[in-house]
Amino acid sequence: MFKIASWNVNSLRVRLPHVLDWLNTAQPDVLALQETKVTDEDFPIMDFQEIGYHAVFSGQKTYNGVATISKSPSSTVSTKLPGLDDPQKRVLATNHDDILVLNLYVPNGNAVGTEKYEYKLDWLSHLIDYTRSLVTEYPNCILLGDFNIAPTDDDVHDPAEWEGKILCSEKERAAFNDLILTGLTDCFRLFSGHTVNYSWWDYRTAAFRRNRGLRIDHILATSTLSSGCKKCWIDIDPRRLERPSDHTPVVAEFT
DNA sequence: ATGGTAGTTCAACTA
Repeated sequence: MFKIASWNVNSLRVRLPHVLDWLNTAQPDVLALQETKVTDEDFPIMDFQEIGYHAVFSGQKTYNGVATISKSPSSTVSTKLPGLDDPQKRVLATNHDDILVLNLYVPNGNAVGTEKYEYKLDWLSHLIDYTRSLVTEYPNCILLGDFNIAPTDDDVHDPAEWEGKILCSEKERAAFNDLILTGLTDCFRLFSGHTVNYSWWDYRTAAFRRNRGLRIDHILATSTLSSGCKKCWIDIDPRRLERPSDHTPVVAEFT
């Protein structure tokens, strides 16, 4: 059994106690973190080592930053998208036995039509090209992270309110679909009857209390892996804690 | 149509 999870923690410094508690309880083999907002020299390696986990990371000050925590030591394959010269730390590819794990913090995009939106679409285009080569080289691939895209209206609390807006626009959804078409499966949608359907609730407007959420954090796997996916769910518990991240973990188990 | 909260950093940016 291989258990993997993704969690945008919105500052690892602030959320470290939540993350350590969650690791101790959930005991995943791999946890992909996004928005660590910590430089590599300041990364709290020891806190993870003390509870039996290794860590690799690609971080920066103030914004972005990704880290992949794992029970077995892993090696970094890449920290960038080929062909994209980008100072923003949003990508971390690592090897875990025979599985290539690509931890992603996709740009938010701010609003449709803005410069940040164009950056997001360009970033996604480079991700799709990179994924096409990865799935060729590695039969067992898992892409996971904060994709900042709700793939369909089923992933949105109020589709009418969000229609055409950032995280839900046609071009973002088309890019997500193109990514899937490289040979990936959205593991969450292998199963029906989920009790928790969203992975992110805006801090503003009391969105969590009213369950006004979106499913924008995903675990995507190549067919050799997804055919052995036994469970995939969103763990709402960390979102209920004091001073939570605005995201909560998405988890998958494979045979 | 605007602003609401949170994190980093200390005025303003990102989300």
